[in-house]
Formats: sequence, C-alpha cells, structure tokens
Amino acid sequence: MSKVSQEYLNNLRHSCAHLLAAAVVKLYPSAKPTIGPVIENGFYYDFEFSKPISEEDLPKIEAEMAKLVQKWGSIEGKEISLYEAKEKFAKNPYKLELIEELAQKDEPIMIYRSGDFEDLCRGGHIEKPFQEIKAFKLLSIAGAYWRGDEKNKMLTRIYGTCFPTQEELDEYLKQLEEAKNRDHRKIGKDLGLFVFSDLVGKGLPLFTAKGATIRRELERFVVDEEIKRGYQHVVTPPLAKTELYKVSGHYPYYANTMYPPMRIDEEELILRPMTCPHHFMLYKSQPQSYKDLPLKLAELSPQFRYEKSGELSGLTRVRMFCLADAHIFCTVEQAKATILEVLNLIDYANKVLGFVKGQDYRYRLSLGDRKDDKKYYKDDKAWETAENTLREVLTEAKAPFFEAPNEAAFYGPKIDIQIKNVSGKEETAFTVQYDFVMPKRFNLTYTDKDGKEQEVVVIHRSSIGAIERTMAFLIEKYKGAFPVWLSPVQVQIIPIAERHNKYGQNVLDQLLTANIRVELDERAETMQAKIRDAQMQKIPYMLIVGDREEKEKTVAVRTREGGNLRAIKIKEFIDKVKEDIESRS
RNA sequence: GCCUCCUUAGCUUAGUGGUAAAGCUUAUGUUUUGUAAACAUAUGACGGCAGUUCGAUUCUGCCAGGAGGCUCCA
Repeated sequence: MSKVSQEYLNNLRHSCAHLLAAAVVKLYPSAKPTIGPVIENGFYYDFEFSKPISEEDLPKIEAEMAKLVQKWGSIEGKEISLYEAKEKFAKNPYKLELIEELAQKDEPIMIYRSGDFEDLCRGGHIEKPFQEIKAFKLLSIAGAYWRGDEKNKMLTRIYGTCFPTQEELDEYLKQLEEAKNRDHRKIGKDLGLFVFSDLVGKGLPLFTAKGATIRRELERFVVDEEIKRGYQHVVTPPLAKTELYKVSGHYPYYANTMYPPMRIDEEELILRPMTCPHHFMLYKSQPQSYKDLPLKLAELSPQFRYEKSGELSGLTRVRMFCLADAHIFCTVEQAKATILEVLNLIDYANKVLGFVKGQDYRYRLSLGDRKDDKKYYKDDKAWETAENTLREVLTEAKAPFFEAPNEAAFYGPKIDIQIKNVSGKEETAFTVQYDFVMPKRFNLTYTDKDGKEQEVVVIHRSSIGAIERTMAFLIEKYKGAFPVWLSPVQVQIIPIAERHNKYGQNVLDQLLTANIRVELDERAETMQAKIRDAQMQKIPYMLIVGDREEKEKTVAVRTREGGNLRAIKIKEFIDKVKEDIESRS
C-alpha cells in the first residue's frame, strides 16, 4: 500500500465522487445527483435517473470523467446563503432537502466548484484533481433507497474507487478477484459440500456427505467441549405453540421474521425462531435450588427465520439454521463470572477453529437506548446493571471491543463476536446476551439459602454460532483446504496401476479401522490424473502405492501442499494422522 | 420486498432472428503408467410461460432461480 494517509485517500476519493457526478450530469442532463460519500475501499454516488442506466454505461462515464478531469485544475469551496443555495439547486429536491436540514441546524451551506461543476458539499477534497486523480474505476451499479429507507424512492447508486497510482488500483482489483475465488459459495460448489434446489426452496441448503462431515465434526467438537464445561445438552422440539412466543414477548418483535403459524386440531403452531422459551420450560419443569446454579442448558438447535429473499446469501444467510445455543440460569451475583466463562469458551473455540482474535474477529458491545420504549423493554436500572456488567467483563477479559448503541436485543444488551468475511463485510458470528426480562415473563426462579424465592438472570449465548454460518467462515478462511480434523476426506489412496488396487484396498482397510476418513481411487486413470483430482479436492494426504510400497509395506505420502514425499510404514502414517486429528491441526 | 445485472449439457464457457460449438465430467474401449490432466468413440443444453414474427435460444413482457446493493450522509 502507498504511504499516503487515510485522510488523503478519503479526500482523493471524495473528489473522484464529484468527478463522477460531473460526468453523469454532463452525459445525462436530467439525472439528479444526491449524495456521494467515501466508503471503506472507495466511494459511491446516488443519482435519480430519468431512464435507468446499466453497467454497460460505466465505461462511457469513466471516459467522460477522464476527459473532464483535465479541466479540473483545482477544487474550491465557498459558503453561500440559504437563498442562493435554494436557487442553485431548485430542480433537485434531494439537495433542497439537505439544504433545509443544514439551515435548520444552523450549519454553513458550502458549495465546491471544479471546472464548471458545482456541488453542495461539506468539503474534504484534494487540491489539484487534474494532477492527482489518475487511477480510478467504476465498479458496479446498485439500487439504494434515498437515505436508506425503503419507504423512500429507489435511487441508482454507482460504486467506484480511486487510488493514488495505477499500480495500487490494479492491486486492489486483483484482491477483489481473489476474494471471488475464496467465496464459500464457489468453493462449496467446487468441493461438493452443499447445494441448493429450487424445489426445496430458497435459503435452504442441502449438505452432501462431505459437507455434512464438516458439520458433524463441528457439532461433535462443540458438544464435547460444552459437556466438559458443565453444560447439559438437551433436545427440544423445533416448533411450538404460538402462545409460547407470546408469553416470551418475542412474538411482536419477531413477527415479520417468523414463518406464519399453522393450525392443527385446536392448536396453533409455529416453527421456532429461537430456542430460549423451550429451555425456560425445561428449567421450570422442576423447582430449582441455588445449589444448582448456574444451570447451563445447551442444544444444537435448528431454528427458522423468514429472511427477506434479497438478504439470503449462501450459507451466511439462510432460512433454517442450526445454532449451537445455550441458556445459563444464574443469580445476579454469578452473572459476571458466568459471562467471563462464556467468553473463555468462545475464545477457545475460535482458537481451535483457527480464528485469530483482533484479526479475524472482534467484540461488539451492543447497547440499548433508554429513550426507545418500543424497541427495548423498559427498565432503566436493569439496563444500566446489565450494560455495566458486560462492559466490565470485556475489560477484564482484555477483549478488543467497540460499543454499538441501539443494537441490543429487546430483553437486554449483548456482546456480539463479529467476524469479517472475504469481502470485508462483518457478520455476527456468536453472541452473549444478558437477559433480565424473560425471567420476569416466565417467572423463572430459584430457592435461595433462606428458602426464599428469587428471580434468576438468563445468559443467552452461542459458542460457535450457527453451524452454517461458521462453516461459511471456515471455508473462506481455509479456502477449502481444511485442517485434517475437518477435512471430509482426510486421505486419498492412489494406486499407480490397477495391479496395485489390491494393496490399496489393504491400506484402506487399515486406515478405516483407525477411524480415518479415507478413499481409494480405483479408477483406470493415470496416477497423475488421480493426484490432480485429489489435489483439487484439497485432500490433506495422498498415499501413492505401487510396486515398491507393496513390497515394503509402506505408503508414499504426498501432502496437498505438494512435495514432502517419502515412504513410511503404514502404522507410522496412521499415528501421524491420528495425531493431526486429536490436536485438531 | 425493492433496484441493476445474469441464466446455453453435471461443471466452465463460445455463438446465432433459420433449433447450437468446445473443454472438463460421465459411459465404453484401448492404455497400466512413480507425484497436477493418456488416447479414441459416444451420451448430453438454449430456466419456465406468454407475445412479436413465416420462423425466437436470440427481440419484448411476466414468472422462477442466482449475483451485487439497499448501514457509511451534502
């Protein structure tokens, strides 16, 4: 990357956005520019076009930009009066709306001019566009609502980016290309991990045996680890009476993301969008003593959310997913230690999966809003306690975190563990939530030392999140070359000629007995072709067996990284693979 | 849901207002090989429904599915 500061880069891109607007207005005089901010890796500008444009028009606009920039020796701002501003932008209702707002807030109204293009703008520009805007590219077109509100008009957004030099631009474009190859949807298809079917439905992945193997390994890992840490793994039904979610209070908040109720006999049932109330019913099935707290109920819980069709995406956004869920019932005093323990588990799980703290993931403290009684349950004091507890825990755990106002659940604040995917977009992977509302709603209590009934606190948490989403992160993280313990096929046996198939079978049996996921390639293909196929499937170990190996009862080991070939005894190889599996490397 | 784009064989891609080409895959035969693709032959597709047209895979509309975007505030 270049040595220029982020501020310079932002100014450069912002000026480039102006240039884009100028070119668009020149080519499409009826287009109305609205706003054009800088974003993480570039900029965009939203326009209202009288006739829709398409991606094919971008090169034309780029060419116009290159032409216009030659006359952009400078870019100069000046403040103008409200009257003058209204006059200048009389034909653009979007700018007028912005001008009105500025006037109301009593902020100065500025315009910036370059060549013969003027735009309402707060500033933040480079000085000499002609010399500095050299390497830019328009990337895509998208629809976007005016001010992000779907009730407003849909505008046309043009995305672009700009770098100080052509080399840096090329480098960035290469990165984008690379990201495409890492996309879990592409790798999932190439490696045959999962598929979608029109007949089954959108957002409902079907896992092949290979994909299911990865899932199973993840599930086994998390269940074993949780049981080790004192969780009780339970199973509850993935559907329940609508009434349950009305009592929990989820219903009004989740109504538009739940599947519609189904009537059967006298009951009205619904596919569950979350597990909490089910676990509450288990908790309530018997009187609970303080001696048993904290009580941790965990489940690999299938759940259903009706996500808007445009929001579905591969395995990261699906309509049915399996959450590694748990609810911990504890006293207020135990809450902090309990949450600390949970963070500890999450850190451990992330480490095993290979996610690096601070690099692959970070913590978000999602807070409520005391003024918003509609979105959040009203209990200011409880919110304070809960938010402070979470903040203290994060500080104590030395976890890198940032605070996000207005992102809490309706029943309490939460810690979200945010993972970045290939395209740099952040998604919530796991969460820890502090809940003081449900215990009231469901009357969740325990008997204390003095025989008195007390209310519990519920910690909602997920250790490795939704299995589907976590798989997507893993696929992208490893580019499909999973660590041995997760690899659908751990070893591929490649006989050199057909006469070696029998020895291959012998090796296969020994590895199968040792619980290694192994396949024997008996096809009448050349050894080279078989190696290539195994390589493309990213199988960690290939065992080449021919006359020499058969005679010496060995296997020639090739790793997917290439090279590293040597013949070792079968037993020795088995031990090595088993060690890989056990150490989860 | 909304905006833009995309949909040709199992996969990846070519192409056309007169029903289509290739590579890989698959099947069969030949080959029996020492670390990333042996050779030959064969099978196989214009997402669905309408419309325009003498004629549509190609143009238009609708539907379905997919991709990107709809949080970044002049």
